Amino acid sequence: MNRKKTNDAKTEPTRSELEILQVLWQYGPSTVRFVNDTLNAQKRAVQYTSTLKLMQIMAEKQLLKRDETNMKHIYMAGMEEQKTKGILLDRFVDSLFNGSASSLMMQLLGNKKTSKKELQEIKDLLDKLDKS
Amino acid sequence: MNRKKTNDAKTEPTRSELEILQVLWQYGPSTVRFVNDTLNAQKRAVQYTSTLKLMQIMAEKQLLKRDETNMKHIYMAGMEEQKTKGILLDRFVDSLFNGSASSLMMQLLGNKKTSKKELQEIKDLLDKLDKS
DNA sequence: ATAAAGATAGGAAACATTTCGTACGTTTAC
DNA sequence: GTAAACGTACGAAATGTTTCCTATCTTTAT
Repeated sequence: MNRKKTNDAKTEPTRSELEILQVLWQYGPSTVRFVNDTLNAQKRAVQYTSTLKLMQIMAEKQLLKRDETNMKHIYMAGMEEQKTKGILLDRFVDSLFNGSASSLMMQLLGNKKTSKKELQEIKDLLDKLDKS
Repeated sequence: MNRKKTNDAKTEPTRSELEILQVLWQYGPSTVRFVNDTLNAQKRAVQYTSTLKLMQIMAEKQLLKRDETNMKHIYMAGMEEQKTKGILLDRFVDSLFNGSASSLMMQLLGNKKTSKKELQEIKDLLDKLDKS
């Protein structure tokens, strides 16, 4: 059968890949130049060709799509932001909280970083959900 | 100044390291044998020496502590479960939800995997928090 | 006492991820 | 038209993670 690696979409962006996805989610379809500049401004020093290479790899993995009609290729996220985040969140909850969302909440609420304002937002959210 | 890598605690367990931590959190201080058996039963096939090696590395990184007074070393988590999870959760929220806990909640609630029972638990939790 | 089973330690290989140098094509400004 | 700036492609090195082989020591059972 000779099972070997395919080019199928991988559901698991690495840490660096996630940085790139975030830029694309935030600003929409972009050139490598723009993504690289943004990373350098917002995150950390990285060479243009490094970002390029990563984005090429991500395109292969279908983590990104790209429009090659122009010389400056335009890249965009290959999957919906919500869907990707959902998958990552599931995985996170599974691996750290044994699949229990309420355990995660416990942890979140026991956390100083969660402000009263955030708490209120969460409650409002739950109320809204009740009514639907 | 010659800055080089130190043996200081790393705050970032890898995926495999997390599996081991989970076993230790669940069952308390354990031998490599026990951890390995548990991994094989609960997760996936892995050789004893692989688990051993990883746990040795984790001990170096202070992700684990160990009691060497007996020949069968006893390993335990180097940091509190809550603290470690808190750090990982923070990082996760920062990297995926721009630091917003309520955004994470939104995502969580829009997720089919979160059952009504879980939702109720979360509400109860919030109520309890209100009263304190 | 000896063999078998079970422990640790360490090195190296196998993978995965990240970074960047180099080659070379296209566009832009003069 | 030519040089400089800017773009892509690709290979390979650097780094990080995971796996397991082998050597060696200790304990256990006979």
